[in-house]
Amino acid sequence: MGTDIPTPPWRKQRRAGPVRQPLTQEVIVATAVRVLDGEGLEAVSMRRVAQELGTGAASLYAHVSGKEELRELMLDAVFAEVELPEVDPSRWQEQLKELAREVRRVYTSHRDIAKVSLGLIPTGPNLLAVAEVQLALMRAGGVPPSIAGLAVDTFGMYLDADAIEDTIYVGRTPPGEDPWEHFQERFEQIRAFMKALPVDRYPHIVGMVDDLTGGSGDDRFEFGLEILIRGIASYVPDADADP
Amino acid sequence: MGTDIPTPPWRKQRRAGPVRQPLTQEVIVATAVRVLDGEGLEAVSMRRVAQELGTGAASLYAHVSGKEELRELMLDAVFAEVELPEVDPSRWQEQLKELAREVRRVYTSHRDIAKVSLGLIPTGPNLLAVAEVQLALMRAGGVPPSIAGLAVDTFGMYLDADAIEDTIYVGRTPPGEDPWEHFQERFEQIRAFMKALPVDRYPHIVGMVDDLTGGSGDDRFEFGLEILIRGIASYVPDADADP
DNA sequence: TTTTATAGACGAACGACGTTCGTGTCAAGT
DNA sequence: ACTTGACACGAACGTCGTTCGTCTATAAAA
Repeated sequence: MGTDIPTPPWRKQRRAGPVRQPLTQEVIVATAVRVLDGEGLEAVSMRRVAQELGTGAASLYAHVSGKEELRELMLDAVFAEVELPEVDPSRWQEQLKELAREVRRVYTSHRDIAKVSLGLIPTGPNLLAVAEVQLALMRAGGVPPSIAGLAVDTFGMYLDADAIEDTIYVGRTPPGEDPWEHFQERFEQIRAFMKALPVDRYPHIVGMVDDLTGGSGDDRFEFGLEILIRGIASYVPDADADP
Repeated sequence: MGTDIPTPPWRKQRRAGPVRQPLTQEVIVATAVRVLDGEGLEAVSMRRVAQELGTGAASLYAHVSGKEELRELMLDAVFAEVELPEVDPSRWQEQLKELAREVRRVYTSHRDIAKVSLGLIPTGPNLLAVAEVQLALMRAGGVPPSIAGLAVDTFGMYLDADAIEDTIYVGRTPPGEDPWEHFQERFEQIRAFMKALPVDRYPHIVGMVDDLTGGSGDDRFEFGLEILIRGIASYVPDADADP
């Protein structure tokens, strides 16, 4: 072996701390989701994720092509939490509804992740799995293929849009404030604003403020869901749409 | 009058060019919409708009509170182009559809402006005007107030989501390339990708690639629109939903 | 008319962003 | 023992939204 001299002091220490867990795509995505849950989608920047990992932003680019890809990977990772049902043809409509509620549950438990989904053709394995079950359910219920093909699209659009709508003011709550309180405050402002509108120009809006602001998020979701399923079911040949 | 001496040369010229049109909120919003139409929503930055106006970004803040407000103002300005129908109670369903198509026309003629709308409670005069007509039509058709209140929300969500979905790849076309060509190319990639999927895991998707990618944007829109209107109409008491 | 007040325009600067480049370092292959 | 290649990472570039202090041109007051 060579002479065992001490490392020259001008050759600076290789590392301050111990070597972190080796960077992989999985830990990057998992960390990004953690930041998402804690601070919202806007806060998920390359730098922020890297910081959480104790490294620099540039290090991420070896495992992820960029921010866009990271966001898609986050979406797919989140969709892994969606519990998929065993297809029971006799309950296809109810199962479709349950699946929708399940997706909504996962969406709303991850802040504004739904923003990533809208305007994105699903390619991740978990996203595809959900689409697969949707198609299976509709085909089992006798929905024609062409209709089912359109319906998955519409279905996804609805889920995305609803989840985004749900997170409007939650996402904009200033840090440190109670999101629910902030939401209620804003909501009351909107009500007051609408009531103060000129009655001659907006008679229906002014007269229906309570109806417009009445329903909770769940009511709105169930309303649209009901309409959607009924509409899809109405395309099943030789069967009554509504019981 | 004072002595007509020439301006001292050390007092530098007040202005290089002639005085621009005085900055107002209107011209700022109009300019922003122009940038939107030409380069997409992403390109609409404070600096970019200011540059177009021949000034600096800071100058805009005297007329607009920030980027968020500018985007809302842009949305409302665009909605001014929506032509509103005279309410004819006997044709309320058809008129609701026509209104939806009209909104879609305006949306798609302004790139990805729809992204601004989703997750935003409408407060601008033109946005409210559209909501007002929607409510008027539904009430004229006998839709109960509580249902109509929910439906405007769902209706808006649908229009927003559809418009966004429409502009996925158009918005991401690299500058200088033909958007349509780029779209077709991407579309073919997706088809090939889906066909190459493992059949045992995604049997329906693989078997229905043509159905999933078959419908045009217009088909998808009309499909969802039909379902939506039918669903709303089904809540009209003492009347058959479908003729 | 002269002075003062004020609204608005604007350059510079701050901090944060996504991404690229060049360099450094370690471990496996030869 | 030497080479090679993958990857970590600091620094830098150009962009973003927004704020600050200053300056000017006009309107109001004297």
